[in-house]
Amino acid sequence: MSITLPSETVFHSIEKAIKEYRKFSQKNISNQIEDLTIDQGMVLLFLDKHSELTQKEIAALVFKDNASMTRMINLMVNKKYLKRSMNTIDRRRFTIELTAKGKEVLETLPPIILSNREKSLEGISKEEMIQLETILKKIAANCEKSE
Amino acid sequence: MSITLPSETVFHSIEKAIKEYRKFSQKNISNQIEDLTIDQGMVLLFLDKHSELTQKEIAALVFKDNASMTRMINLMVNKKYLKRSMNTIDRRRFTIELTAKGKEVLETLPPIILSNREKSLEGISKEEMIQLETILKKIAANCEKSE
DNA sequence: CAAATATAGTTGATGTATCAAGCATAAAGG
DNA sequence: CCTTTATGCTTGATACATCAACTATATTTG
Repeated sequence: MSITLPSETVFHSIEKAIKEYRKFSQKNISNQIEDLTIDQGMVLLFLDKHSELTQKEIAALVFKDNASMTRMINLMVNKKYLKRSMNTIDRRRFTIELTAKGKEVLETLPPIILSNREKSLEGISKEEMIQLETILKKIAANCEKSE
Repeated sequence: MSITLPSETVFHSIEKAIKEYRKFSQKNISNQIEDLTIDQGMVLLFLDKHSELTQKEIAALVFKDNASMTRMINLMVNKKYLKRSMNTIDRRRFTIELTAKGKEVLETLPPIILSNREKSLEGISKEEMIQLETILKKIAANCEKSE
């Protein structure tokens, strides 16, 4: 049976785009911030805007599972970016807060991320962006619906 | 500094699309083939068409590093999908061949993959596909050039 | 040709991801 | 109420990824 090789499909291009973006982005973050991964940076951004998020919700936002998120947050607590405390209303949950160090990173990080996004999307029109979003969402929806 | 949350960006959509596709694809493969990952399947497809590929070249095609590829091929040799033998012309290299079992998988796998691609791209026009490819390649190129 | 450099691949250390099982708490249903 | 079920999170086992250091062979170059 003849089949187009994976490297010739759009899935290859999708994977390539996101991997290159991640590499590029990580490099620019590491240039200015010691010891912070993209994913950790994203967690900081989310918690800054939505302090009430559960670990599970954060996990979903950065495409990880609960176990990974537990370990990731432990790490970030050890590195003094986050503080974890018991939630008094629902004692199964934790309240996760940014520390001073975490807040400090949020001074430096956003400009870097904005610049990463800008540079990586250079030469792509508003209309193309909409098309891109639309098509990608169709693909995700197609894959999800058959579950 | 105010910044659009990562979950609202196109990068989130890219990541979501490829992750859903992978999950969907793996599920359909696992339904019919015991103990084969998408990546292993792709390696089989590549080797079938290009038997002369080096481990390094295969690694690049599936976005892995050399060390991962060494281990992945070891695994596939242990599972009897592949056979590794010394390359007589360049003795640093290996010649990697499909075994009978590997070839057998190639009877079953391509139709599954074709169906996965078709279903996940349902409702997306030829023109949209071209747009998608074009934009994704721009993003990858933008990220790569700053290296 | 010998020394320097490049290439293909492996290995060990370490980090991260994933799954299944488990614990504690909360919510729902008889 | 009290049992059952659901939820939030953690842990251990295991797999996989990544980096740097290494071996072996090939190629280049003075």
